[in-house]
Amino acid sequence: MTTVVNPDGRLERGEQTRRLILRRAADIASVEGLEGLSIGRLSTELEISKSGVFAHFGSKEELQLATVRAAKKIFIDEVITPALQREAGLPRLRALCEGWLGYSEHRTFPGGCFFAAVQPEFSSRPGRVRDAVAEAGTGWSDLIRDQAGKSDLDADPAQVAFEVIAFMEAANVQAILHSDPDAYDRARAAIRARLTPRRS
Amino acid sequence: MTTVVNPDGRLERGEQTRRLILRRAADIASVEGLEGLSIGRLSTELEISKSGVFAHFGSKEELQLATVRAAKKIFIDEVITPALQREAGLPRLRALCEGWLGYSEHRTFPGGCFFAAVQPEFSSRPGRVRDAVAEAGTGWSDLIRDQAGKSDLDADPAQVAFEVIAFMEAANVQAILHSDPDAYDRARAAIRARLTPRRS
DNA sequence: CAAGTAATAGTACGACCGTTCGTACAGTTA
DNA sequence: TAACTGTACGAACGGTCGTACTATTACTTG
Repeated sequence: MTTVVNPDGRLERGEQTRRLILRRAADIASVEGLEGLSIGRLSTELEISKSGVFAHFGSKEELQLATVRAAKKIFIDEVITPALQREAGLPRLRALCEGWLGYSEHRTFPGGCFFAAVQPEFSSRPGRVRDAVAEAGTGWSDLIRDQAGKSDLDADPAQVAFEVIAFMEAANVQAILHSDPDAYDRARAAIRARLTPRRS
Repeated sequence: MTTVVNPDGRLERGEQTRRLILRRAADIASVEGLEGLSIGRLSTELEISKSGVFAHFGSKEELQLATVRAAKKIFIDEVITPALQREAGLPRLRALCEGWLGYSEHRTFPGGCFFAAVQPEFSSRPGRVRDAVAEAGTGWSDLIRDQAGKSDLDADPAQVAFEVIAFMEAANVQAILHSDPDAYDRARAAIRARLTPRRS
């Protein structure tokens, strides 16, 4: 069984290339989708033999699942963890939204948000990959909803979550498809208005 | 040169199967994407030879472009044309939104909105197909914006268009990916609030 | 240094991809 | 009847896909 780290704390060789593969896989999938992601292309770009890449995962589906997990980890590190520094409620909610917009805007993944690219692709396609993608979306949505619930907003938290997530995803696709960075400004304006506390 | 219709007004044989192919192609693409759409699958499902299907278009890219045009036509017939019956401004704008939600909700295309499925797929992928998809999106967005401009709303029409489109697309993906029809209710509530005229 | 194991490379496979070609047949026009 | 056009067919091409094996290298450990 692989133990990921050596006694001295260094990453094992296999784990290192595995991460290399998954980082690239997430980048490719954000552009071409998880189906468009191919083992052959991955091996060519990384200059690793096709069988070498394949051996790490054993099947395409496992590669896709591992890619989703890797992307989720990157998303958490870049968007969620920093926002957790802020106090719960409105400040954290605003930080989550701004973090997300930054994450999309400066292209952590070359195709914009990994999940925005992959959710529509698998929305009508049963299977484990779809379930993993959907679950990631639920987690994000729940986090937003919970913070909305701790804010002083005169609206159903689930409704608030639906709306701000809608703004963010719309900005992502608009900015990329139409090369229109102004979409982020529109999203920011919409979110600011939506996250203004009730006038007391 | 093909003339599409016979002297007596009937469709030519080729045009008839061409339409059959494109209708099915749009259905498939709404689920699998325009890249996932394959000539082989199309020919199997329609029980037409692969070369027979291919001959109608000459290339995969042309098939994709024709599919986008066909989907656009269906979209116009189902969403836009009915709304044009209503007077310009807020009534037409509301009718467009409600028409769109119905079109997504009762699955005119099995994968939900054709364009919502296909826009993310091509957003980071240059080429003629991407341009056609983007142009369709622009047309829809412009239509919404123009009607918002003719309404008595205290906001930039482009901003209103951004927001209501965001709600609709979010409802579409949420409803399908999470099998959650309540998403349409959230979108309706959000749109209703957004399209309430300024209190004078 | 030797043994053993983990990681990568090499090779081959069957399936499907988009595409090309030659052909068959129906319907129209001359 | 003869020529031509539109339409669809079947077979085959080179290429890529995911996957299955075996061989070879690199590293760890005794």
